[in-house]
Amino acid sequence: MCGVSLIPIRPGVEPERRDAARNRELLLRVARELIEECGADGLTMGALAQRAGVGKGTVFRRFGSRAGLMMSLLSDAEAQFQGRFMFGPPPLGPGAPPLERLIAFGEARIAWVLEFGELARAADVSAFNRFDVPAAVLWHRHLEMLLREAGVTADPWLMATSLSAVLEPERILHAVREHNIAPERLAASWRELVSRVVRGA
Amino acid sequence: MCGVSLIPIRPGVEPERRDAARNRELLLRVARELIEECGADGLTMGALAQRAGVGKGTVFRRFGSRAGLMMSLLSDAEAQFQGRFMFGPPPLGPGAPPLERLIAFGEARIAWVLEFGELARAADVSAFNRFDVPAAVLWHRHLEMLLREAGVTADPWLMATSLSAVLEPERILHAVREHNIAPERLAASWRELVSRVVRGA
DNA sequence: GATCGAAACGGACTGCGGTCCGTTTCTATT
DNA sequence: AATAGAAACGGACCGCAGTCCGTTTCGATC
Repeated sequence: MCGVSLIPIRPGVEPERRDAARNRELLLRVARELIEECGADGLTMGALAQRAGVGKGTVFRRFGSRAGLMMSLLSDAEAQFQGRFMFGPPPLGPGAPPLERLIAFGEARIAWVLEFGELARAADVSAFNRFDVPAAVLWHRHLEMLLREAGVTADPWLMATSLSAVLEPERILHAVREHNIAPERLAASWRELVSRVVRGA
Repeated sequence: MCGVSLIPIRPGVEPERRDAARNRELLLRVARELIEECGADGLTMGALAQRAGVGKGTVFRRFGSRAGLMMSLLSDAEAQFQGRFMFGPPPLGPGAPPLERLIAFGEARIAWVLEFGELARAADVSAFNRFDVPAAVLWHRHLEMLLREAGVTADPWLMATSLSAVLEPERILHAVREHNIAPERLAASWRELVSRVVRGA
């Protein structure tokens, strides 16, 4: 009567019809299978729909686009990464000096890209707004905050943008795969870079 | 008889049949018109073929792909830019101290992106090998050389990679268009960044 | 359990980049 | 001028991402 549901709904979480929820799980499961078999680049939305036994429209209604599907597949890995640098143990998490946290962030991100980068690339493709997805905004803010804490006063926002650019999956994967750059070498270069940026402050 | 042509052919320049050359010019002209009208993103290969009165196959044989077409359209602007930083007057060209040349390079590139960036983005899209196109390789080498000259001994190759990442059209355009960052602010941040990288050496 | 509006469904359809291959056009040679 | 073979041509064709809309399913209400 008063219009308040007995079961409180968490704000921002729209209830999903049961069949919709079932299909979401099904599609994510099948998508993972398909990627296992053909790689992220080999996954097509049509094949996913067919293999899952649903229509293509269903796939697109759930995830909006191919990139959206890839993001959904990544969300676990992403949430975990976010948890580590926001709440985890130092030096990645809070508690260590900012320069050390910056270094740890880059190192962790490089390792993350090597593990999930193919998916991340597939999620990025195109999209002029790929820098405005929540995860990217979060990393950017994190870097900006650390730079400020480290005493970098010269436009920390843009400096964080530049550092983000350095950690893009596309470039990292290219360096590793096409130029045989060892991950440790990437990490060393990142350490060098942020050290100089911060020390110059 | 001896198999040597009377008219010497410059090495690396394959002779092009007259009709092919005519079509190349025609297509480039029509492509520029179309971009004028619809923007680079609005240009489709089919529309280009139709408007030029040739088959789609012809367009693709000439340019290989949409990205290839965009690169051809850019080649003038690119060649001019290359000429400036390789042979032009200092501080962009040779003759100035390396740090000043690095700064000038970034500033010039930012200005270039603001002018030709939309085209450059269209030429970049997709392509895992976009970092290996001749122009990108050249910029990378140039940056690496300047870093070495400036006394940066810590992995100049990767450092040049990082600096290249900072100057990518996609990010620069995004900052300017979506976040209203003034070009001078971008330039100032670049100056700050390379100064710190070099001074830390 | 019957009803009804909202939401999800499915798959034909569109538009695009890119390929293929039979046909036409060029040019070097005689 | 005739010829031959190489190169360019054209447009039907393919696979894919993404859309549209008539049909089906869900679940809240009575």
